[in-house]
Amino acid sequence: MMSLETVAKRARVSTATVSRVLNGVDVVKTSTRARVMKAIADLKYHPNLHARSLAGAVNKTIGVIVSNLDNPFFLDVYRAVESDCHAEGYEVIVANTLYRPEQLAASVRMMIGRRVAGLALIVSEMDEGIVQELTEGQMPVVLYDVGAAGGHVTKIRVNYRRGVERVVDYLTTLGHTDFGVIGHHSGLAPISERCNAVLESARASDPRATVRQALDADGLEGGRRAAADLLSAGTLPTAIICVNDIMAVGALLELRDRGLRVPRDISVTGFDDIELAKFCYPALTTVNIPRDQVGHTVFRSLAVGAGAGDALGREFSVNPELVVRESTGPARASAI
Amino acid sequence: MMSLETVAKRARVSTATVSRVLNGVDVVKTSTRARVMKAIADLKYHPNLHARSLAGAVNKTIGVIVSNLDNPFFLDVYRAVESDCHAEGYEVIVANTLYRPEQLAASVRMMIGRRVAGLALIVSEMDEGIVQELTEGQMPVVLYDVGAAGGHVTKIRVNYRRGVERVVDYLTTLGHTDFGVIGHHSGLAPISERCNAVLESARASDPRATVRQALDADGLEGGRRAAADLLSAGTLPTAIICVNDIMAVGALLELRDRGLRVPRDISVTGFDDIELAKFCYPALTTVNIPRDQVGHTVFRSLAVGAGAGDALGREFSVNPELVVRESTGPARASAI
DNA sequence: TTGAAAGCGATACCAC
DNA sequence: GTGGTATCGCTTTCAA
Repeated sequence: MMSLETVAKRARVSTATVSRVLNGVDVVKTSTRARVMKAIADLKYHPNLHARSLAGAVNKTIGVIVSNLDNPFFLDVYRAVESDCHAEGYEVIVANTLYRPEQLAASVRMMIGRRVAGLALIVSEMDEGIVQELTEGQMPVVLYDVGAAGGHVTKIRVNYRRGVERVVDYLTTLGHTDFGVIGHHSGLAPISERCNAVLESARASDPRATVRQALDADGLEGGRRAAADLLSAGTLPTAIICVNDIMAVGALLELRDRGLRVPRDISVTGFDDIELAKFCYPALTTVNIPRDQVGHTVFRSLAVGAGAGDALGREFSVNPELVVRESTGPARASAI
Repeated sequence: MMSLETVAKRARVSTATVSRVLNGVDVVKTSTRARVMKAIADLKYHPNLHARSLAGAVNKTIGVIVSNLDNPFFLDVYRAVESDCHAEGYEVIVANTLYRPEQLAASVRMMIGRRVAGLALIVSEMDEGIVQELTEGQMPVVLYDVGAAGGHVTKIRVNYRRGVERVVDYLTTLGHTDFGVIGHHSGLAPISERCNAVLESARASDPRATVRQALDADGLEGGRRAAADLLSAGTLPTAIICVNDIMAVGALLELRDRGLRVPRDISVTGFDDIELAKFCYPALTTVNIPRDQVGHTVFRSLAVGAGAGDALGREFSVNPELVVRESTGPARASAI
């Protein structure tokens, strides 16, 4: 492989000068610079970034770890970060854990090993040990829905409970009292928080409210199976509240297959407001978490150089909002 | 920051020994190894990966550049690669270009700078100059639908034409002769190949066949607008062939909004067979490109160490297959 | 304006 | 088995 020295020789200058040209240090005489640039072009030389960061250049890459790029929620957050970063000359390196704690650990190790300028953990399978290690460390970190802010760690917390309350209140207004909840296992804090919130909100507005739960794998098929579960029980809920949109769409499919009409026979809600929610049939009533806001906060916390970095160490609260579409309607006596 | 030396001191050994422990070179006495491991744990030491690859350790990371992670096609390919890689201890670093040639160039530079073990370009905005530079270089490369195989470059080519022929043949069988094609601009070779193939196939089966084209941005909204375009013309096509599923779903939405029923009033087909195609309404008749096959080929070409690498330098042809679902039916006289 | 040389943090070869 | 050390490719003083 080629190195600075190869270029230096060809341009008849020292490696120091080539480095200066490469980094835009503008003390270099124009003619020299030209010679160097020509050499670089002729050789198709590409600086070794490993050597560069080893030598102590400011690291302009930030790491983002998400649970699952398939899930548009994570993808959208990632894209917001990426877009901000690229605008300021930062690189992003992303890892997805597929909800597996060991993969989370491996990804964190990799990010630390790569000495990223900052690391954002937007995952649901959060591990206490990792959070602690990160907190005790030095690296700027953004934690999503876990840990505590302060020093070099920013915390972004989403007020799920409020989001769920909005859904339940809205459904209650429509006369619903028999709810089904579709969630997924994996002892993810945010998810079970959503489930519990349904129970409590429902009971708060009507003590006789009924809440049944079905858990399955995350994803379309999981939603489908969970809906099937709910339907196989004796009486039907009048509204099904899903912990995320993907599962909700799965539920929608299952209901359609069984000849139930949404929202006439039964109402369905999602959570997250992914793009699909707008376009599925019927369009999904759901809760929006402003993902670009999350992404921007990540950037502002981690890109300490880029006039940003003011957000580091603070805590941000994100408030979900109800988005009413076509999958919800007035309650009617349970079918069947 | 901490280094090998810090660990070495604490464990009262040389850096060489620490390195041995780290890399599982098993000549180290058990007791020594234990001491070193304890020091590593105590210090929460993480090796600097930049230093490591600079020092010449085998690089176990491969780069994947895709056009758009939003597009499930690219995402699926990426995931297949990622899964294979992780299984063999490789890392993947992904970049997406958002179809922007300059971003492609930047991403390639970054990958080369990072000295990845191999690089896969699965993009539609392919740039001749980049392909050439890569071909002239040394790095193992996989090119998708462009360039030529040989030496250190693997080529994966998709037989789009055949895919399109299958669609057109099928529709012709159903009696369709008036086609609308929805595509997107960006002078992407594979895309225009699909458009042209429609024209030719259609004319081949019936010289009087009619083909109208509408181009818009890639994505749901683009598909929607393109469909609107097609509808605003005088006579309606009896079948709309879309260059990808996302645009097809957009078209479906527009048609529904306009009160047209699919497939009764008009048939619609997609291309790619993303998951959404299965679950949208009506489920989309489309063409499947075996994405995991693409991903596996990438891995087998690039992970030269892992018993793989046998695929490097070869050319692979991928044959799309027709997947008939509910969005297509017999032709009927144009509505309106 | 330019060059020489000291690191940065690992690996790996060569001795002991 | 273990330690010393040249080396990887670059950035960055310090002098010239």
